[in-house]
Amino acid sequence: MSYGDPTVSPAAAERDGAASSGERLSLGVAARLSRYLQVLTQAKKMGKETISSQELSDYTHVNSTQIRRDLSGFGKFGKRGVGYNVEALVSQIRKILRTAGQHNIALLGAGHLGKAIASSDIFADHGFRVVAIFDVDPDKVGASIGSQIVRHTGELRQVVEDEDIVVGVLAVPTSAAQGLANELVDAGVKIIFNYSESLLVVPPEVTVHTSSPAVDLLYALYFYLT
Amino acid sequence: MSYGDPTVSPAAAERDGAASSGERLSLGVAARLSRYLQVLTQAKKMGKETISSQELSDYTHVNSTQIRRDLSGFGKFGKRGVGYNVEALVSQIRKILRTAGQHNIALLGAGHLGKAIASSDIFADHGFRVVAIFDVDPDKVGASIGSQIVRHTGELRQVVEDEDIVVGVLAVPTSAAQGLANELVDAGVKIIFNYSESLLVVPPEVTVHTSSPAVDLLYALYFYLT
DNA sequence: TAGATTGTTAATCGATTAACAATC
DNA sequence: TAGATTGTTAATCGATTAACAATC
Repeated sequence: MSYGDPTVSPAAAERDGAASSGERLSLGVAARLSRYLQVLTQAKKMGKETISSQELSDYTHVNSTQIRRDLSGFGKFGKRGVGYNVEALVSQIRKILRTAGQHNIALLGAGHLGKAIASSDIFADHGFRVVAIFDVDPDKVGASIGSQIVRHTGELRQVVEDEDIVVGVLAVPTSAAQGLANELVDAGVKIIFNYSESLLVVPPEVTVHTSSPAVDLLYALYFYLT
Repeated sequence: MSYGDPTVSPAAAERDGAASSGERLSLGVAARLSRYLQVLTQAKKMGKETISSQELSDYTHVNSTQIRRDLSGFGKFGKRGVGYNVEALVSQIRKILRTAGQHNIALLGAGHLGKAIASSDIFADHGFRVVAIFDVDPDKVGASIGSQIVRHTGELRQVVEDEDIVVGVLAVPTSAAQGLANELVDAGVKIIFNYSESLLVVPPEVTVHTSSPAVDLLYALYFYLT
């Protein structure tokens, strides 16, 4: 890969720069761009109009040179002496990540965590919409959370198809997670977001992301203790 | 740093290997070890006695060679042809990360998310104990969540001192996050775990980790769409 | 023994950083 | 203009990987 390779020809560099319509981003670049986007989204909410690579660095803990480097690979988005226009940069990064559109999510589990997720706008801010909430507990089925009515997991397959759901979020007890993951896979969902502690086994074409606050905490603690 | 440097002398390699009692781990190694620990902890719960680097790789998405390399830097923990003993490896990694002990957490926010965190054992499994829950809402103060009584945030400073709290978890609305972060900092907390969307401003000696499920989702979606 | 899996080497690749001219 | 900040270079450093002998 020639991204960031100083020996690359200008023509090849331009090809790389146009990665938004061509080559796949490297894992690292995609991860960092996502983080910039989160900060920018929040900065925009707060009414900030421009932001410098140094400010982005303060919030993301990514080196400011690295940030300028990541962005300049796709175009000259900044103004020297001023910084980056927040709103313009948000749409540029969305374009690069091809996540400008809306994506539908199914939320599994209507307990405390499920309710917290459904009522938060942490997903909504990034174009993810919770379009269905499921639970197995008959006491919870039929209740309303926000604008949604909790459905029984038996309806999963049909709803995934009807609502064009691409992501399943597991906010269920560890013991129930694998079974529901299987149902999501059967229904054709390709991305599973796992908030349980279960080690999920899925086919290779399905991506599982397991949320691990305790892991992040261990990591932070190590650098605090040393 | 000589970690992984093939030109290093055997003596220096041994010094590195003993990093658990000497040098600081690199950011990457510490992050990966934390992830291995999470998987191992869960594998142990499921009664698994040994685990191979390949299995660890399947669950963590870290290359199996990388895993063997990370571990062999600290000792010969595995058995050729067999794998690693799960329980032994858990305690080795805990020793390396120096997180063998118990650490006390203050949880701020007794809403859905706060309740979900308090009743989960995702922190408890890694030696983190929620020893106090706070809220500003008078309707919530005095209620009990698990074995804890919700306290008013006015008591924060005193409780942090009395209970030797090192980590503060913010499970509050974005608008309240910065104010409570300030109070945590004033009380002497050095690690803040932020579940709100607020871009927190804190002194340099304080570490903020902002949870960002939507960012992770954007990232997963990019690789799904391309 | 035969099969499996570790520990380790050697080579490559990408990430990181300091520094600074360009320029808003 | 003066100050600030980008875009880019060049150098370094650490991460990643394939391959395989050692050995359980």
